[in-house]
Amino acid sequence: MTAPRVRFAPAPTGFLHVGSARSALFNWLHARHTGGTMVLRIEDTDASKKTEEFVDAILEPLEWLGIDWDEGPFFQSDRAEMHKAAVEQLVEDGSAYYCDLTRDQIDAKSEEAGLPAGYHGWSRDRAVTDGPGVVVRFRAPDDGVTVFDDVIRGKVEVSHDNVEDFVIRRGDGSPTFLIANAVDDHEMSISHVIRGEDLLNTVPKVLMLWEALGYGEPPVYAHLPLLVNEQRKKLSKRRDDVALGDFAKKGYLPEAMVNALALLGWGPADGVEVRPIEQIIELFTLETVNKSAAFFDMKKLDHINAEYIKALDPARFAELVEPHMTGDDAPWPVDAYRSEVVEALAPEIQQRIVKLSEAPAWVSWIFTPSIDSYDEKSWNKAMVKGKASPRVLDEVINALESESFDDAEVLEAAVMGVGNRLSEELATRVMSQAPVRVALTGHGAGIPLWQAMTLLGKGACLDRLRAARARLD
RNA sequence: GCCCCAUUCGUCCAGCGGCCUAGGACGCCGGCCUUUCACGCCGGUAACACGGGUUCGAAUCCCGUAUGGGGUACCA
Repeated sequence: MTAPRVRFAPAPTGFLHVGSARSALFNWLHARHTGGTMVLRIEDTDASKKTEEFVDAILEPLEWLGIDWDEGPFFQSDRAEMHKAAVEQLVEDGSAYYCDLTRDQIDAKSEEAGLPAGYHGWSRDRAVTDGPGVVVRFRAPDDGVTVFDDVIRGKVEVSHDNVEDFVIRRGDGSPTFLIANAVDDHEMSISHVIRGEDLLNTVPKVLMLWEALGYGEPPVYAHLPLLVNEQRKKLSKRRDDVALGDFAKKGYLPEAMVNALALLGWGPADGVEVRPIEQIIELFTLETVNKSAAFFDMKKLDHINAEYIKALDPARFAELVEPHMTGDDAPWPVDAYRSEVVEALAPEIQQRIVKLSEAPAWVSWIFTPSIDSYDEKSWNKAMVKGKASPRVLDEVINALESESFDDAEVLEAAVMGVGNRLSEELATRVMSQAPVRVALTGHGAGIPLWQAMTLLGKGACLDRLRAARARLD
C-alpha cells in the first residue's frame, strides 16, 4: 500500500476557527502517523470570496499550531480551467446538460407537478444551449444507490431518488465545489478525504462525478464528528467565539491547543490525555475516531493549558510571557519591566496561572513604583483585625534594616521570627507574613514573598513597609 | 417535509458479547499539606435515552420509538 495523501481544504471565508483547525489537525495526524503527505488546498471556487487576508487568516493559525503541510497551498481558483474541461467532458458525453431555469421557475414547476420541492430533471430534454446565466447540471442516475464505506461512520447508503441533478457549473461559468472537489482530489491523488460530518451528504454526488469522469478508485472517506457549541449546534463563526487567533492572544499555548483539539472525537486507549504531540501522532488512527459530536469545553482547555505552562522551563516562560507583560495589559511603565525578574520568579507564576495573559497580575507590584492603593479586604484582615500589625511592622522594619537583601531565606527568617517572637510574648498567634505582604504588594494573596523581596530591593521594601505603617496611625 | 448521521457521568474520552456492582480526565464537593494565594496529594459526586428482540450472557449485535444534529443553494 502506498503512503496516504490527505488534504486540508478550507474555504477562505474568514478566520480559521476551532472546528476547521480540528479537521486540519486530524488530517495532519493521519499523514504524520502513516508517513503520508499533507496537501493544503484553498477552496476558493466562489471567486467573490477570495481575498489575500482571508488566506493569511488560514495559514497563520495553522503555522501557529504547528500543523505544517507538504504541498501547497494550492488554489482552486487557479485550477478553474481543469474544472471547466471536466464539465465540458461531461456535457459532451451526455452526463451533464445545460439548464436555464431560475430558482423560482424550478419551484413553480415542482409545485405545478405536485412534486416535493427540488429539481426534477426539468431541463434534461429541453436541449438548452449554453449562454449567459445558463448552468450545467449533472444527470444524476434515477435508479440505484450509492454506497460507500466511511472509515469513521461505517457503511453509508444513499438512494439515487434522493439525489437531484445538481449544478456543477454556475451561470457565470465558474465551477462549483462538487466538480472542483472531484477533479482536484483526483489530480492530486488524494487517498483519504478527512473532514467534518457536515460534508457527508456531498459524497454521493462527488462519487457520481468521479465515476462519470472515469477516475477509477475513489478516495477513502472519513467524516469527523462535528464540534458543537453549548446549544449543540455546529460551531459557527458568527455565533461562537472560536477564532484561533483569539486563543493566541489570550495566552493559550499552541501545544495545549493542539492537545485539546486532538481530544475531541478521539482519545488514547491508555487514557493519558495530556501528552506530547509525538505520542499523539503515534497513537492516532482514523479507525479510533468516535462518531458523536463534541462540545469544545473551555474548562478542559484551561486545564491542559495550565499543565503546559507549568511544564515550561523558566527562560522559555519568560520569553513567552513577555508580550503580555509589555503590551497594553501591563499596568506599569513599560521601561519598568525586567525580564530577569520574571524568569527568576517563573516557577511561582507558572503554577498560579492558566493563561499567559494572567501573568502580569502576579508581578505587577514589583514593577509598580509604589503601592498607591491597598485591597480593602486584605488591609482590614491583615492590618485592622490583626491587632498586632503596628508592632509587627515596626519590628520587621527594624529587623530588615540590617539585612543585605540578597538571601531569600534570611529575609524569611527575619520576618517569621518577628511573628514567632510576638506570638510568644502576647500569648496569641501573631502572623507576620500577612501584614508584610499587604504592605509590599497591596494584596493579601500572591506569590511567595521572600525571593520577590530580594528582587524588589531593600529600599523599595522598607519604603513600602514604612508607608503602610504610617497609614496605621 | 425529505435524506443522512448520531445517542455512555454536567463536559470530553475509554468500553468494540462475559474482566462493567461501567473506567479515566475536566468541573464540582470534602479533606490533607500550608503563617498568603496556589501547586501537589487523598476521597466523594455523577452516565449506558426508551422499548422490543438475538444470546447461556448486551453499554456492546438487530429492529423500532424518542431526542439531538447535519444536509436539502448557481456556499463549501
